Amino acid sequence: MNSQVVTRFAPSPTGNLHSGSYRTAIFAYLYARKNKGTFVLRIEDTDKERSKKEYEDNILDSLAWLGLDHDVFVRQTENATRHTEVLEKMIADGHAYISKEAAKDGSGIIKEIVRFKNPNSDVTFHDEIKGDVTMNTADLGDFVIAKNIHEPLFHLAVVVDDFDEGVTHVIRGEDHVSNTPRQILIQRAIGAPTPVYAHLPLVLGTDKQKLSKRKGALAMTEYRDLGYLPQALLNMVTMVGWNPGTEQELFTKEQLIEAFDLHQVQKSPAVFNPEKLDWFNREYIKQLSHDEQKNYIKKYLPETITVTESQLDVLVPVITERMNCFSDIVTMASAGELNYYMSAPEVDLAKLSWKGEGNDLAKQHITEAITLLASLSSHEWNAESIKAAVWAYAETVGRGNVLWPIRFALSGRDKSPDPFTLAAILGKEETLARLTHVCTKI
RNA sequence: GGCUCUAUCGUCUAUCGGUUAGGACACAUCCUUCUCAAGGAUGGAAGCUGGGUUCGAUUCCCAGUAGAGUCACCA
Repeated sequence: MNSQVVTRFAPSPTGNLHSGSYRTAIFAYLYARKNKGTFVLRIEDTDKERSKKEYEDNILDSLAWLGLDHDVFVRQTENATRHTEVLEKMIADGHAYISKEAAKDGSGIIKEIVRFKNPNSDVTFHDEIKGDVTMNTADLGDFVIAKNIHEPLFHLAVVVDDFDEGVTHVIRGEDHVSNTPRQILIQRAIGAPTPVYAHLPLVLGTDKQKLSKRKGALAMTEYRDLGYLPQALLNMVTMVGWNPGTEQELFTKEQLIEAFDLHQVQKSPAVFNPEKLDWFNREYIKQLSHDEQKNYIKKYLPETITVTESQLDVLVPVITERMNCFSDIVTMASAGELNYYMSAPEVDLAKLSWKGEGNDLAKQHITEAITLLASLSSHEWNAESIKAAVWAYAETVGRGNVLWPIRFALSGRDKSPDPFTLAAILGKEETLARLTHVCTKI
């Protein structure tokens, strides 16, 4: 009786996909893949007022970008005929009835809503994560299952669709626990089997509240636009509320599928830590090839920053090493941290010498460096040989005494990459020009 | 408020009753070619409280407290 596993991710297209719903999708996905089962993506669009195509597109785009491929795609409204059929059968069987009531919007219109005939019993179900949960359904009353015979509501539609799609495992957020008993009641009424339930603890924001758009939860597409890598998001979000029981932190999607186990899912809600995401992202940026990093950088580099291809090649590791996500380039650029690669900086002569040694000495060191560097031919102008050229001198008179003035003369900044890298990016001519210019100003 | 669930470093977590309570992020200090970054090393940092059960509880049970979720003609 070990039938094929079918899981589903059933978002309503009433908002963008954020990390909370994304985590639900991941777990349902991983469980299906791990068990060689089927992963159904079902868009729950029965609420015509709130459902929007743009949100459905956002969910689809996000899932595709993040690599969660589905085997079956369905929109809930496509099953309307079947829902009506079930509703009619339930009424005929005495499990539901039509009730003429005034609309709740105060318009005074009398509507024919469908109510479920509640047997008012205790319902106990087993949850793979929470264990056994028992709830009394009496206080639910005869709850509404359809706005009218043609417009089913959530509880009815979910039960019918899960049944029809052969869903064996319902893996969803903890906010659905209290919905489960009434859905089980409907299952019993229509003769549908009860699937295995697994209710995931919620993902909370830094304020320890449930993630929501209002509280600043970012959509997955926003993370994408900020220059986060999908593999970082997958890894990070999976580790919120789940762990493999080992000390491994970095997982590919395949490793996640292999290692995933519903029983290692945490019971308590977890706070989403953006700093850890940054760490994951940095790890995955490091794993990118030079060309991949370069392409990302090109995408985010403001047009005001103009550098040649070969300059960019040297710049790629310098920049990637200093960022959490690729949009940090924009921040760096607007902070002026990229300007000195393109044009000579204003150099504050008061800060030119190392540890207040004085500009006379600084000038002496720079002059010596100019002589040493001038002897390098253009084709051996790279960070290694530049370093080799000045190193011996710097060793004899003090590294900082020589290196700081050179770096400062080239960048005009307290903080920057090392002088050798800087000189390599700037080229021989520009480097010597900047050094000479500073000397003349002293 | 009713109902349901939860409770280990600031955060994510490990621990199948006996551990110097481990790891990761973040943080601090030091080292590594001047600054920054990266890298390395070291360090500080936790069992909510009170009762039980037990030779022994972070671990099992109960209560309290705290937090979360949910109480729609939304999903």
